[in-house]
Amino acid sequence: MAEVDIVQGDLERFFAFCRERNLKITPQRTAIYSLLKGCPDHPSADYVYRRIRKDFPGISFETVNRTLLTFAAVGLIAIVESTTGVRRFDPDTESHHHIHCVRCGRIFDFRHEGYDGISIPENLSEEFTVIDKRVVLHVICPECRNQNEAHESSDHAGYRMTTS
Amino acid sequence: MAEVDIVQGDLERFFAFCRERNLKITPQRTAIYSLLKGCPDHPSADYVYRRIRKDFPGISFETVNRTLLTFAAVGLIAIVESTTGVRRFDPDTESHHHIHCVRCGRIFDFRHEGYDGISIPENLSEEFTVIDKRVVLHVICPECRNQNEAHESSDHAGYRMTTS
DNA sequence: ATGTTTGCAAATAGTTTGCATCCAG
DNA sequence: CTGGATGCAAACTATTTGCAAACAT
Repeated sequence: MAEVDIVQGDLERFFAFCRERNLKITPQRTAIYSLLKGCPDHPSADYVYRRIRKDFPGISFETVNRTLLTFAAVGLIAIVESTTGVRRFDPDTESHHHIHCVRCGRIFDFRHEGYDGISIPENLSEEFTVIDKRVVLHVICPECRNQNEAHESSDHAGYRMTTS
Repeated sequence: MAEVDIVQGDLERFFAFCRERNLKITPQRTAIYSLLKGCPDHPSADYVYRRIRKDFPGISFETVNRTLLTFAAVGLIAIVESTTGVRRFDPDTESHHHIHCVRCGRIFDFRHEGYDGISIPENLSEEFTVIDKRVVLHVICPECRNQNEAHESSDHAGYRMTTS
């Protein structure tokens, strides 16, 4: 019976966010936020759902997924880049850096001298086998900033949110 | 009729890779590699498929997808992180850095003073609206290095390859 | 010749939507 | 009360697999 073990300040931040954005504070939302706060590994919607059912059997996957997207849309949580799911492929295996458009999903390469010198902290390179390293910038690209339409070459872009 | 406009050296690298890894050189594989080499935005399998059909109507999606995974498995191309598809959520909206295990898909946070000072190149911050920046390390985590089994808390981890 | 690759069909996996009901404010 | 949130069912989108035929070597 994993208890809600997040600190009080986190819950208050959650309540404040909800009030501010006119999101109703429901048991489901509270449970989802609390669970996520206690997860170190940036889980997927599916994983949150499977975990949360243990303490909250009635919840539906749709609620979990919509809630996470809503939270992300108001900035309460972030959506982070991952390498599973819809994969993207890069023919350039040399080291370089990436710009992600969070709206259309396209990823652009860039090179920048200032970033090439970054070295991996020693304690990390002992624990993990490091394959690659890069700087990732999350942006809104010019096309997406101008048009509110996704760019032609994007594939089924970003996420929709529940709130308007 | 988009021509195969990749440079000769790229094709030779491709042939060499195939020979080295005992991958047969087929028209499909050549076309897929050539297309990818000419794509600046790290397309998804679906996008590669839709594009390549224009010049190679007979090809199937399955071949495209398997081929890309095979290429990635032998290191000819890379799978890069993205924010679409199976999304991962992060309750920590403060700036920090990420470690991706490319095998189990889990993502860990880390903080490192040396990375916090990185600044965004001026020409980029003019063109793009930068929302976030971080260093991303691609690794094999200790659990995955030891066990050849995916870790319990991973959700449907990495990709399978065609070759053994 | 022969073992790999391909394409089909179908299964599996993950996400989103419409709508009626429910509940927080 | 009332509008936003939830849960269900079903649609949708994306990925993977088994297998027989086709092909590269």
